[in-house]
Amino acid sequence: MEALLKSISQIGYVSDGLKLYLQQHVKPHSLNKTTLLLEEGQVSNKMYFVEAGLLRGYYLKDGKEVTTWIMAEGEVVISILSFYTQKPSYEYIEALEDCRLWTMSHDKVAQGYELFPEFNFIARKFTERYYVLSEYRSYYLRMHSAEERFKLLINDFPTILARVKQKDVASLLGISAETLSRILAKKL
Amino acid sequence: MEALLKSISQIGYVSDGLKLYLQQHVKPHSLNKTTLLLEEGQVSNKMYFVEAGLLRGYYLKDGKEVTTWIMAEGEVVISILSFYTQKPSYEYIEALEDCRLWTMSHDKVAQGYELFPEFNFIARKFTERYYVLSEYRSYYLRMHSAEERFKLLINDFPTILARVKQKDVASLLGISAETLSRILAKKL
DNA sequence: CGAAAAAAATGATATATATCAAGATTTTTA
DNA sequence: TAAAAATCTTGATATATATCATTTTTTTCG
Repeated sequence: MEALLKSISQIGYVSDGLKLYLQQHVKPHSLNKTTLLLEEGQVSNKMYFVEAGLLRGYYLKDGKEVTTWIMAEGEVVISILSFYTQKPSYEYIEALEDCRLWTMSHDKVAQGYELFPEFNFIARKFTERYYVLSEYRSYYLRMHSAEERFKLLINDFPTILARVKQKDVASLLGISAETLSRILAKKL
Repeated sequence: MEALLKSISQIGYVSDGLKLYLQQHVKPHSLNKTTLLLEEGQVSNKMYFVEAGLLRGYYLKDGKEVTTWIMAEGEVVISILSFYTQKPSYEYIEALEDCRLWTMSHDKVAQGYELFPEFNFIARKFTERYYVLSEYRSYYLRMHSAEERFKLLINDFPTILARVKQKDVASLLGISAETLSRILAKKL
């Protein structure tokens, strides 16, 4: 919980009231590798802070998994579309490693916004940060070749190949597993 | 200005102070078709509300324009990456029609957040809405064929082909102008 | 631990879409 | 309003990457 509070107070002022509110409503949540945190059709009604572990978001396209993000410790994880709209998700969220998470319900988050104006400041900053990240990813996916995208990913997350299956990395890059295998073969 | 204030107060509570602040710092800005509102290398330091007209955002890839969004009246326009990070943009923003805009500087927006806590509530909501929109676009771009993407676009924005050059629509869909021309030829 | 399952590598082939080219149409502008 | 520029159309061809198939390697789990 300390990691979360620290991460939050680096963004903006946290009143004692908000701190107490968070301590009351943020709950620990552990889950094992391969467990699904969210499935297609469910409404994502929880926000997660990753204290330890690794998660991925993916959709099914013609029965095949398409990974769209991978988040590690220190990050906040939600299903953007489902959490913000409170409509059923078409995204799955899966633990790629055993995870130690902190979670807060959508209701409690919303109530926090009403009770503590400064929580909106912090959430705005957070949302902007993730929005920027997401835009940057889209931009990169669109403007660069498979190989360049791979290089950027390795730069941003050097240990990804050690922690994530190659086929999921390929999917995240928007390419087939075979294509990534060939890119890697070339490097040697 | 009324359209903007109305749009804002539909999202959340606007105090008299905030209203006055907006009236003081939101300035009208007109620009003609083909004018650039932002160029690569510049820092995007203004937020725009579109009262009338149409704008597009694009990048240059190997000297060619890649359109990533098109926004019409009622929408808020910024260069996500440059505005939020206050770093030089690699995006261009161009008026596709004569436009009547309302604009507020990054500084005044930031000051507004400090002075009026409720402004954060509104901005958070706005950011979430655009983030969702952007995610949905990425999702659709990734999960569907060129033709399906075209159908969705026409559904969301039926008059787009009347208002936007076909090559820009093609670019927005992530396909070549020739491919869109062929999709259209099939429909008849 | 060892069998079964999953993932990765690698070669052959297929395919959606890009690129190139050249003429027809529309828009711009002097 | 006519000439020039830009856009759109249509056909031929090229290409990056997907898909399919097979073998090798790694991981899982009873």
